[in-house]
Amino acid sequence: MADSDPEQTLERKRGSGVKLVYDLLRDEILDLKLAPGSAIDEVALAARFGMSRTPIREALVRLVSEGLIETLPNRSTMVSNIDFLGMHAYFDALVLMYRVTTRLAAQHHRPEDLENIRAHQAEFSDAVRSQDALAMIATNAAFHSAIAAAGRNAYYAGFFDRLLGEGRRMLRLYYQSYEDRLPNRFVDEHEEIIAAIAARDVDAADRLGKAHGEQIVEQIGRLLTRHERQDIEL
Amino acid sequence: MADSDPEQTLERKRGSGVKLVYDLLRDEILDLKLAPGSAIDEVALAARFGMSRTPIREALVRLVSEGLIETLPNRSTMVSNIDFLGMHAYFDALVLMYRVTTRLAAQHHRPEDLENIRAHQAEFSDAVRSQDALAMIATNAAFHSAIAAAGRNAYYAGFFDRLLGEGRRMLRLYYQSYEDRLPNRFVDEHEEIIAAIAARDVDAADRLGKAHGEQIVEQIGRLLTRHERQDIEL
DNA sequence: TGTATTTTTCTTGTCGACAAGAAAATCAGA
DNA sequence: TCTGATTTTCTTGTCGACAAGAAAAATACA
Repeated sequence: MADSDPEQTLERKRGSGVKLVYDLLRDEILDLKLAPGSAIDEVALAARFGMSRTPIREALVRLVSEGLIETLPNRSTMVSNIDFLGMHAYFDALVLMYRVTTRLAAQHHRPEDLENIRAHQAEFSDAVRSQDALAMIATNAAFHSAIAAAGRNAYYAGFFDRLLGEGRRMLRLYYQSYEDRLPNRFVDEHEEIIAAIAARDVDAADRLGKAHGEQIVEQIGRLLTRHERQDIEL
Repeated sequence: MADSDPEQTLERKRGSGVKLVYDLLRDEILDLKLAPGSAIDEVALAARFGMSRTPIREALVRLVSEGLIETLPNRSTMVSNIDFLGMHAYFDALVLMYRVTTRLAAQHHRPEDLENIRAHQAEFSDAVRSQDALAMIATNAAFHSAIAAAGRNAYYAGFFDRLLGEGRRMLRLYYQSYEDRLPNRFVDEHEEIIAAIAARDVDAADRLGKAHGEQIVEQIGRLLTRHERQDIEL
């Protein structure tokens, strides 16, 4: 299936291969195009991208260090499974980072940050309108990432990006289960958050960030309990 | 200098090379044995460890993804500089994580966690007694990492470990400047934290974690302002 | 037929070599 | 002597090939 699609027969610039593979694999993993647990074959990837195994391997090492794929020594490498048991911990961290980054954005944002945030919100809104689930998820993450960037704390921003990435897989699961129908509510909540940031209202930003996070948590939580009833018994 | 010291002439198990190089380089960077900004030569490392450049390269990729080294494309790779300008953001994140992890440990710790934490505290205390600055720094980080582990939130724990790692370099700078004299106070504060965790006193844990963090921040802050007066003018 | 053992196959980990890109060194011209 | 172009050198990025480890397949034996 992959050999019929040589990703890029064009000449690539020296050093660009790793980034290309990394970005693409990362997106495919986060969009659930590569299912959790599915095997990753280095030689197949090398053939698909028309390059040797060395740059492929470096991209895989990066993905491993981000926890997106796992390797059994001397054996297989596969897409990491979503950690359902650690989900509670994940939501805790996510909500806290929603709060912290939104707060900081209200404090430290500059005019150009607001433009950037609004641009991402526009993209998100477009994605919602056109019912493009994958775009919705990606642009939503980008929106919140832009807020974190406006908060001017690289440590929080990096951590938050990581959480958002992991969350993209869960959100994908969520939307899939609802046949890609959309919660329009998110768009409105985003607007409120932007308003609070623009007004430099730290308390409102904190409160809205918390509410937004908890709302998502609650929705995904509903999905999971439903799934657990159907699939597994704990 | 390096070629006189072939790190390991023994046979290594297949797959162990990367971890060996990674662990050693990481420690050398965090202990400031490799100065920030100093160049890293792949072939020299390959010679030093008696292996080819491939596993060296994978270790370097991991270190890059952790932000400990940086690479200029097609040119040099070097140890990352300590981000003094972003220090304020760092301290914010560190104090918050001190609070959160200590809180969670008070809530969720199990008996074996306490044993583990106390063991690390004993090591830290030994290091303080024997005036071993490097050991103090490493065992201090391990102590707090153990607390985070007891909090049962892998996301916080991972983030915190990363912050503690970055902090090891600053602490090293700090102790160096005081000729490795020690703040005995840390030992006592650690004991208080342990007591609060053992008593499952969440509020006390939060407060002590915050105070402990801010105390360290203040000390390092003093060091930096002193340095800034001496070295650079901003 | 079922189980233990050997053989094969397949994937990963490592290696040595080569090519490209950039800096340093050399050289030419004024 | 200084400046600009050219050559050399040095480091990194990529490649193809080989070896080791483990699973799967095949074989032998009861």
